[in-house]
Amino acid sequence: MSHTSGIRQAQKQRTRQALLDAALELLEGQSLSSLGLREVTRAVGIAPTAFYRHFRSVEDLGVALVEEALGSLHPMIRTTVSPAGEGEERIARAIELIAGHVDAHPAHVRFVARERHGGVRPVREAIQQQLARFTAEVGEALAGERVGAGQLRLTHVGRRHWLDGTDAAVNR
Amino acid sequence: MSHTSGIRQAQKQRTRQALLDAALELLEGQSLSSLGLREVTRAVGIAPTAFYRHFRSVEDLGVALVEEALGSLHPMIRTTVSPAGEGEERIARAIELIAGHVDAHPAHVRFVARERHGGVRPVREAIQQQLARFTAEVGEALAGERVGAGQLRLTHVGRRHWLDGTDAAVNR
DNA sequence: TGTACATCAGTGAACGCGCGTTCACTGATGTAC
DNA sequence: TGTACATCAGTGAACGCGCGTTCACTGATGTAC
Repeated sequence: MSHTSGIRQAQKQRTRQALLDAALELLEGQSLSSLGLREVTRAVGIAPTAFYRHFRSVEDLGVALVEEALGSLHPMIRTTVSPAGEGEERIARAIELIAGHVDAHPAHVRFVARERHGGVRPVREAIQQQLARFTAEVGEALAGERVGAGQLRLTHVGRRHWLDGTDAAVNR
Repeated sequence: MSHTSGIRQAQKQRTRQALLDAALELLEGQSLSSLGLREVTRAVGIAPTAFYRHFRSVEDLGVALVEEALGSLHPMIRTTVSPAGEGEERIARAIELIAGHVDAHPAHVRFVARERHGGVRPVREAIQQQLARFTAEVGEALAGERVGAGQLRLTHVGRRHWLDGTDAAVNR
């Protein structure tokens, strides 16, 4: 492990980020299954072969984009939904948090919404996994306390899911 | 122009429809820009070259799919929204009509929603054109009569658009 | 600090492959008499 | 109804091209002494 400069590491990190950024932009107008490796490297300005220094494949890059799109939400969700407060208000806070995320990162959200039912299995699975984590985390955070009058119940509230059009169920 | 049998025409029509159906199914998991001509003909069971007897390109097939997805709505809209009746109720009828269409043809709707902002220009433009026609038709149908207390006004009602997430404005 | 060796992000040639597209063809269907 | 010719949906070989991927390489950065 390096302890000092890391110029090389920093440059590598920058190139990797450039690949992710270029891919995300190219994905505004197409699905991951039609995104070419050469297309991405061309946009970044490196040789096609250099791609493999950062990702094993375009699918792998897709999985990294899923992490980039949804990964940061986990700690935010936990700190937002955990603190005490009236139940309804905590849910409102969580929804506001997600709405803010959607507004701040529209391209990422569009990518996830598209690829959630897209043709690339590893990416689909990565998204499923992230969403399952959210479900588990919110459930744990809310289940961590007893509500005065009774116990928590999983209730259908008729809200539309923020990623597609399917109905969602939330703890209330 | 043939007047009797038309066996040949009927068979051609069936093959064309098979291409459209196969394409639509393949498009459930990918965007049009990644759909291959050979992929479609393989699914139908004909030689790749036969594709050109029906469409000039995959883009052309995409435009045909747009027509298939939205074309039938025009006469339905006109007959639904035109008859007299209380304003609110006519709008409710129109919304119900569209909801029924969405339920009846989910794959077509998903295709249109996806390709509306997809990477294939002619398809994007075909969709835009269809939607513009809807706007014009509904506008004409409603403007065709004077409402008692005043005149029609284009008002924002905060509804979410049925195809994506953008706000829509309707006449009420 | 200087020197000698190790690491490794990025390169460029080369490959095999499936793609879209063309072309001359075949044989069932359609038409004229 | 036959017969002779026209049409045309579907075929299969062939093409040029860009793709993903491999490989040995280069030279800047990192490390040991």
